[in-house]
Amino acid sequence: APSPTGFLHIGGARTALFNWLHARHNGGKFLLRIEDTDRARSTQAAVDAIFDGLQWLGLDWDEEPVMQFSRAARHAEVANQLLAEGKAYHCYCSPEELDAMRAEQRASGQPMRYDGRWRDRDAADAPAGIRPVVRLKAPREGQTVLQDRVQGEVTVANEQLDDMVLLRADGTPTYMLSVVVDDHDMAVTTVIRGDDHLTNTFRQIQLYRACGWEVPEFAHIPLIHGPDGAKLSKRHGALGAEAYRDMGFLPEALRNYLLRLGWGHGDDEIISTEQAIEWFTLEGAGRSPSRFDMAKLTNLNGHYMRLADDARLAELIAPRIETMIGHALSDADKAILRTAMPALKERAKTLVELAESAAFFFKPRPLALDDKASKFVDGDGQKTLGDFAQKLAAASIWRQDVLEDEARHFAEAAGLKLGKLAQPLRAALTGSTVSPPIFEVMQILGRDESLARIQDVLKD
RNA sequence: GUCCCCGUCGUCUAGAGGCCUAGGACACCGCCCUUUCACGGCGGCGACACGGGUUCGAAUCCCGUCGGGGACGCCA
Repeated sequence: APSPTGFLHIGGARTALFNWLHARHNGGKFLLRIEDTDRARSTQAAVDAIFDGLQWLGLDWDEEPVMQFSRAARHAEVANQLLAEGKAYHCYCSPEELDAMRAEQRASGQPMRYDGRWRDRDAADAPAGIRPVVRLKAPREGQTVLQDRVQGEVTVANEQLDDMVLLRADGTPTYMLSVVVDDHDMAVTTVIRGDDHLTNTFRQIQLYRACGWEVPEFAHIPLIHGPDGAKLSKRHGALGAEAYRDMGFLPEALRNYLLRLGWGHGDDEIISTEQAIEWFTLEGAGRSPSRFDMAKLTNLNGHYMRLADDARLAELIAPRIETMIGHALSDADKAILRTAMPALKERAKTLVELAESAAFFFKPRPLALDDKASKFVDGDGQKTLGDFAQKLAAASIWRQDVLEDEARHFAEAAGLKLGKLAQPLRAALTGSTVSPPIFEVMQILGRDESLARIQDVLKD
């Protein structure tokens, strides 16, 4: 039940994942509801971002998503019923009056709560021309107990809970009313949500009781914090799911990472989604907040990239390469990309790195060499390269194993370690000192292109 | 301020009274493999917040302290 006041942030994504896993594990349904009762802040763009994010993560929902505001009339109906039964009442306090009350409470060290000043007043006292809100007449004595699936038994004294607003002065329902009515009407059995809702839950339980409805099971999972232990900010990871996609993460990697953040199954780290569905229970969830660690996500992503299908990876990075080189890749280019992928993907941890490491295949000659690479084609390297180029030109078969043999014999005859030849070659052919095995690169590049790239660095 | 929750290596966690001289993973540091970089292998560094209890025995149970977080809206 995300609210469309922003993108699907990482905490919301994890909450969705846990709900999804719980539903799939138990053969239940994963219901999606968009909590758009805050008309001023809800946007269609945010709704779309939520759908996109969930889809990208592979979290498919059952049944049509419910747009909460569309059910406002039903919510009001429940509030009016409560009013008729004397379980709710009109409160005529102005926002200013409430502000003053809270300021006073804060100043005198009192708990900040609505004091119930309209709870038992006669309707005849109602000031003219003021539209009242509707408040729940919550029990003032005793306590409310929650059996939380993650937090265990949590008890709060009812005197700690004030009479919450159900209907605003304009007649629209508040979140507190809407969630309870919708969860009941949608026959929700389990609510898994962030820990920040824990105190809301006690008020919601009071509302369930007032309505005479069965209370669903609740599981409040701890929040995700930034690396510094403080609340997740934009600087850290409070980004939308699409931001992680843009940073080059694979959905399966993010899923695995998010699952392990605050949930464990023994020492298992790499957990496939199928495995996760089989293993997931709420008992595995921790109770303390966890910090977002980009390094671990990145490591996991590297793992999943190595496992990923070559054609899929090629598809994913093609657009990135195209923006890098400024033109579209031809079908032949894409074939090269797929062929090189097994060697490429082992060396990158994100799609961004993967695209960067693959771009040299498609860059126009003469290749720009980076600083380190330039040093390898100077002096001795230049000479070695020139001599080897002659042998290469005469090579009868252009295949990586043959080329490697050629190179080894050449180096041996010249009394050089293979690296003395391989690094200048790498520099000339890739423009970098880091690349996939160089003879494989030569085979993929082909004879003409390889020789031409070598000539390019010999000219000066 | 009031209420609630939490507290094992830097991080994510395993641990449900003896299996713990606390295990795994990421990160970091060495070494090996090696045409570079990765991958992989081997090794290292590194934690039960603190103080009291309970018990033959506590990371595990209880209390307190400290620390962190959350909530206290006519936001969700």
